[in-house]
Amino acid sequence: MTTRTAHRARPTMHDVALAAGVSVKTVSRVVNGVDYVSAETLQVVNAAIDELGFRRNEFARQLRQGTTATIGLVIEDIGDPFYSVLIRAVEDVALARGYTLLAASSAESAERSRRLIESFTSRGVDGLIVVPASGTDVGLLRSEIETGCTMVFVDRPAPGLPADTVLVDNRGGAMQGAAHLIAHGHHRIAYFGDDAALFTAAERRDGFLDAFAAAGLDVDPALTIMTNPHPESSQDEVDRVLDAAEPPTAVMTGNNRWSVRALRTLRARGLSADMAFLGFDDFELGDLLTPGATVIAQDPAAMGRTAAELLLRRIEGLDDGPHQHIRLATSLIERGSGELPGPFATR
Amino acid sequence: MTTRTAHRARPTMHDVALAAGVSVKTVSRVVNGVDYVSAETLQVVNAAIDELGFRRNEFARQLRQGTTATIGLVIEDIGDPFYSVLIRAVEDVALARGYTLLAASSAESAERSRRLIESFTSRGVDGLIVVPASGTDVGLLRSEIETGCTMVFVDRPAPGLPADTVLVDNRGGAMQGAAHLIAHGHHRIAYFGDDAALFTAAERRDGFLDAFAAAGLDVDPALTIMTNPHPESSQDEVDRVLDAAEPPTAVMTGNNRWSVRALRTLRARGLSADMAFLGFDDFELGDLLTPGATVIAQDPAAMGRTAAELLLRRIEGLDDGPHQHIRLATSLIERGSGELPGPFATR
DNA sequence: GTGAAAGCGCTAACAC
DNA sequence: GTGTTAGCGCTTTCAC
Repeated sequence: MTTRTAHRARPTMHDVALAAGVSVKTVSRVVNGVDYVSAETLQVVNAAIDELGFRRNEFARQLRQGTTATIGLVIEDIGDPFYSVLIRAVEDVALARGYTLLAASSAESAERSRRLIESFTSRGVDGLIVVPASGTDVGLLRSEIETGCTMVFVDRPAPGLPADTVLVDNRGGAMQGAAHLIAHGHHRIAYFGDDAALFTAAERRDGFLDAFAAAGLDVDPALTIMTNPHPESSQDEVDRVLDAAEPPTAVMTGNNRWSVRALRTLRARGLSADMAFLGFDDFELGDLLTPGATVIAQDPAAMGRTAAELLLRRIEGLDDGPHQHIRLATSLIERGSGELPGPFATR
Repeated sequence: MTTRTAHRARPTMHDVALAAGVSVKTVSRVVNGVDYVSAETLQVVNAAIDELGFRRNEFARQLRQGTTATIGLVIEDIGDPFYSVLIRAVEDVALARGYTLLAASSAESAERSRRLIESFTSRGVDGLIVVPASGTDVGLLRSEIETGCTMVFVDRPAPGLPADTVLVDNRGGAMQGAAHLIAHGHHRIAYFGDDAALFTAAERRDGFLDAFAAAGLDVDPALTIMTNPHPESSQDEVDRVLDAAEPPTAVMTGNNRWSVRALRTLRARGLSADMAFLGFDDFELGDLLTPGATVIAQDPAAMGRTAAELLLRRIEGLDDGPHQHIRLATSLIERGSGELPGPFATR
């Protein structure tokens, strides 16, 4: 049997006023804690509020006041640990400053991204933190900025738009990583990165190339794969790289999803202890693998915090200086896999 | 130098109507795609909309219509992979059905949880999916349910409240896990779980005890720790358990944060290949450890999907049957660590 | 210290 | 096909 509760309608200020025998305005004063209200009235009104379970209707307030104290965040995938940590950092900053955060995943779909941005702006967000997807409609972003929605772009830039950006030193970090492998004697390094159309993927690959150039070495393009790590379809390509006539002695990856995939493949081939490995972006338990996974670590929490603080300062008018383009540093964490001599070293 | 864009105010339907030379109502018709509008008028209005960058004000619409097509989700920590996957599943269901999702972390704070729930309900969410924190105000939840906010509780129940719940078979899963270790010859098993005040933590510990009872074995309470895995402060306790006069031959954990902590400790002690390990809740890369981590896996995506579908069916009146209390099954994944004979086995 | 009236931007109801 | 009026629940303005 169902035990359906009788639903009384959500009470309004009008209901509270009626119950307390005062005017709507007085209830408003009590709810907002402004102006003076006699102790007695306060008591009566508060009793009525508790009694009825009154909760102020935010729409009505925001409609009238025109302010929402809300910011939006559009990232690629909440389920990705990199982004989930970033979100949590944004959330903490927002909540501490009294803002509500609306967060959603674009799922790498330009269409879904557009829907989310429209949904957020039509909900009157004061500002938006966006990880622009490759197909994101720049015109839409520009239009929203022009109609007063402050924006901060994270992880990837939105060229030409008047907004702050918070990026990672992808190129420098990747160069440092590749140089580390080269310094350990690796001249043939497989590189598995995401689709080169992605800003971060391209930057990291460039950093990889920089290291070879700096060392005066040639890169074998046959050892590089630039594609989305999700589909298992590219396993053929991975196998082809590892089975090359002159195979790589090390593997470097451009993001943590590729890292997981590459490590699984090495493991399946029994190469974990031989093939050197270095991944861009840290991942939990990287330290517990055998050997530990050497990585170029980003700091997603710092990215989120930085972006949120920048955005709120803009929104609150505390900062009206030129737009900032911040590059956060990466750090090399040596855990063993990147320090291996490779399968063909003389041991 | 700053390049501040001139901000024109966000245009309203009134502005569009003026620009197009029609009435506000006609603009409304075009925006909502209802009723017939002449092709010519449609053209003119749409042109004005694009020209001005008009975006319908959701507050006003929702205020008038009384419906929001929004649901809220209050979990503990977006940064926790278990929850982030759950969120993503809820998000996908919500978006597919045309709902906007508001998601936020309670950060295990009853106060923050209360703020979030009030914030969501005062934004008129049609329903709420909640992972109730230990200190969550049941009175508040009841009051919100009574005023028409449909709720579904996930991961932990909210006893006595008229709502659906989606839980995991914590006790059965933990019992299966412990029985698995016992079957591999372990009679002294350390158990590291979260604070027993947490519903899931208590259920899993009970399942652990069940397995011992079923096997006719005694449990040494000195080998059990029930506390939040976060603070490094309890490392003393962990060490004491592992250094007991008669030490455990296996370690079982009650959640993935304890798993990580326990595995780090075993690794630091050089025990990874000797001490059997079994964790409740799977984690990424568990398969890549040496040996692979044997776990009792939950399916957070299924939990999120199930909860979201239940909630939307209620909201849309497709289901007005009795409240359901769903228990999702767990699955034992053998990867090696749970099948070790333990450090004192004769080899 | 408290109340009455107007209006935020939109849509429901009903004219025309 | 299109326009007019009223009102959602709240805050602002101004009167008492």
